[in-house]
Amino acid sequence: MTNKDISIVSECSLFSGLNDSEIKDILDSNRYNVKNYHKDAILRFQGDEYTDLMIILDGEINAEIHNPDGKKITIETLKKSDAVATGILFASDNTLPVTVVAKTDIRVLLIPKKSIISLCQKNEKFLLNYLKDEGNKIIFLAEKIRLFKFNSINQKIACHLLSLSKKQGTESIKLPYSREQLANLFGVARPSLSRGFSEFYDLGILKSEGKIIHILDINRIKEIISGVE
Amino acid sequence: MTNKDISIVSECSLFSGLNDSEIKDILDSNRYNVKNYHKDAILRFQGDEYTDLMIILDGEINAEIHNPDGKKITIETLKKSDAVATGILFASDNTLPVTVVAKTDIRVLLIPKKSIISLCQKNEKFLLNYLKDEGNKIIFLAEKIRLFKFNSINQKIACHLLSLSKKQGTESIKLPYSREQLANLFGVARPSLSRGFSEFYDLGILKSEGKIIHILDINRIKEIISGVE
DNA sequence: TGAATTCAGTAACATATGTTACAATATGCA
DNA sequence: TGCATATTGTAACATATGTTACTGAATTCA
Repeated sequence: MTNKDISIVSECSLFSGLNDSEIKDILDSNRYNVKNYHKDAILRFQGDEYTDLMIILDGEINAEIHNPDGKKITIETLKKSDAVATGILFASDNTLPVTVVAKTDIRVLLIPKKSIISLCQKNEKFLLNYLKDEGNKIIFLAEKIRLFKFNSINQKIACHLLSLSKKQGTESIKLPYSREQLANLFGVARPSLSRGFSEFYDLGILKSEGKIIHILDINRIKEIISGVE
Repeated sequence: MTNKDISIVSECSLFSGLNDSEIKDILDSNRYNVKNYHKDAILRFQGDEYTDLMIILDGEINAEIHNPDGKKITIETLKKSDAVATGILFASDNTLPVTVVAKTDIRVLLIPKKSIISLCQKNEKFLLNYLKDEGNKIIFLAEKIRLFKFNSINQKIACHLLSLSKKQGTESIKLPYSREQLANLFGVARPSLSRGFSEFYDLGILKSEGKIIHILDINRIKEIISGVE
């Protein structure tokens, strides 16, 4: 494993607090594997057994829920240095509830469950990181449920843009994905999402310029999120 | 802590594989607390910090997501010997994503986070149990999302009755809660749920007898679940 | 037992979102 | 550059679910 890769792994939240040489030791003393996949490859199907922890060395993946008639919702996007499905590794039924798809060409590190267990036992920091990661995922999913059940499409748009605006530090937001991908992220139909955006344009709340969305009336955005008619 | 309570705790999945005397030692060597609440008491609000692991010694609680205008969905019901919100204890933001409500009079055991951490380090079985519990919760929530987004009300009914039927080992199912509670569990409006049941009665698929629901045509139930029109 | 309260079914109606299909752009590739 | 493809917006329509309000049945409790 190259130093470059070690430094990618060291950015993974599971290894936070560990320095590069500790990580090198850990990896050297355990079996691991590196694999490559092309864009759009399906790494794992929903229902597949999950036996090796996957850490992304390069590229991006989506965790998606598919239903038989071709609809899908994107649960989350993971990128370089993220660990995939930490929770499933230890569940009673270690079968993936999501399909894992390569959004770009990717390279992943695979570490067998056994090694992860011994790592948890030997290294207190790792253990706490692992528990934290699972806890975060639970909160993330609970929030997702709240968003899905209690927010209208327009509220989802408002909510999402506001958070992107904060993250990017500007009210002219660069959308990092297509409207179709956004629709999947919201779990709604694309034309329905488009309709929502159009309503905002008509009301003078948003202005579209390709992948750039300008927030013209951020107060109205905040009102919409909190349910003001 | 009485022997009775020890044996309740020993039924908790976190302690599986540990015998009563080990559990007694663990509890004796750590600080803990027992608290009582009346039916309908709110034990914790969504947004409250979660600092002590809660284990139910007696009674039942609901974990619910509330929205500002009084709607709610019940995420899960926990009963005697269940641990509450294991994941949140270790999340970066240890703030509850759900409101915890007493369904009946209850008695709970509270164990500080610190003790849980040291327990995870000292006892491998406990650690694996803990990781397993969090993993299970993640799968549970992912399934919940699938159910919410991809299943119609009638599919939810069919799906739920089929699983109750399997659990109870009969096609005459005793519904353990009111229709209103079921509607909250499904995250739908009560009259919409009623409409769904009525359609099944009209089609001769179900028959209602108070809290007992008879499945008259289990094949049709299975078809509906798998999306046959 | 009877009154009060909760629960469940129903109907008419409102509304949000999905569906389909098409046209207009934008994008990428030869 | 220009063609092919993917992306986006739009409109008309279908549909599932929510809302409200009412009734009758069941349950609780005094």
